[in-house]
Amino acid sequence: MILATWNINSIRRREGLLLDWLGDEKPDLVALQETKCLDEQFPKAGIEDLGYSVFCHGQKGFNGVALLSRHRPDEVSTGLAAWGWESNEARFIELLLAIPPFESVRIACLYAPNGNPLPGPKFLNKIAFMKALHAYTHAHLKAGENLILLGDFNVIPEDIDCYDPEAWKDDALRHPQTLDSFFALKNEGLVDALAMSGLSGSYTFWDYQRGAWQRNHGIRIDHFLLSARPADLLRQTFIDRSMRGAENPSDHVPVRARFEKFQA
DNA sequence: ATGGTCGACTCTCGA
Repeated sequence: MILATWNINSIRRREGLLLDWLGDEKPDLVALQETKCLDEQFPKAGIEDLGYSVFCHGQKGFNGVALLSRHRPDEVSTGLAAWGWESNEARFIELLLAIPPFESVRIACLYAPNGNPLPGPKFLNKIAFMKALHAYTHAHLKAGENLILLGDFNVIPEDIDCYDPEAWKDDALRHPQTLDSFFALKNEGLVDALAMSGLSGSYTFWDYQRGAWQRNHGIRIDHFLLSARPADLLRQTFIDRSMRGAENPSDHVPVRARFEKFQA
């Protein structure tokens, strides 16, 4: 089983790149963020032709998340309103899969608010989103579920996860309250799969500005958080840096994880 | 000393 997450920065602008990548890598499930379109504008046909079911939750122009799955889910739902984050922003979609050895595994795709500028309503929205994600995680883990959180958390977990910690120290992605919310979530019992695989300090995002890619001025903000049983089956993680060098790239690259004994 | 980029949409904001 191969799972992936990719902040694609407009699905319509990046459709060709996504289709080529899906054809090459054939992941079982992909979590996409910043699709930036209404559901009726989402280019589903080419993705479906490659064998995926497409579940999208978008809005006009901004945000937007989607899950692409080769396996038919039992349930799909959107938003975190039930967990205290009431918002019109399209930032959360999840599904349940029944794939051995799991009777059920819950896989969520999230796009956390950036939170800048700080302080202000955007930062409060970021913290409120993280609190709701924490409540959601707490409840599902307490119920004994298998849980995988995929997405753009807009959190730089450690100093090593950014090129210049000094430049980021007052940013919402490194603010102490942001870090508290991320580690409180993780300490519910989730494993940071990239960190566990020795990929702390490997970046997943490089800004379009200031030659950030050419200078390798990146940050690690796209994460895989796994509950205990999926973490036991994790075999390999990979940050596909080559995609940042593609023609018309997203500013984020895809992150993949391979699991063993986790087959439909 | 400092500018440099994209994407969606409108004449500007969000990242």
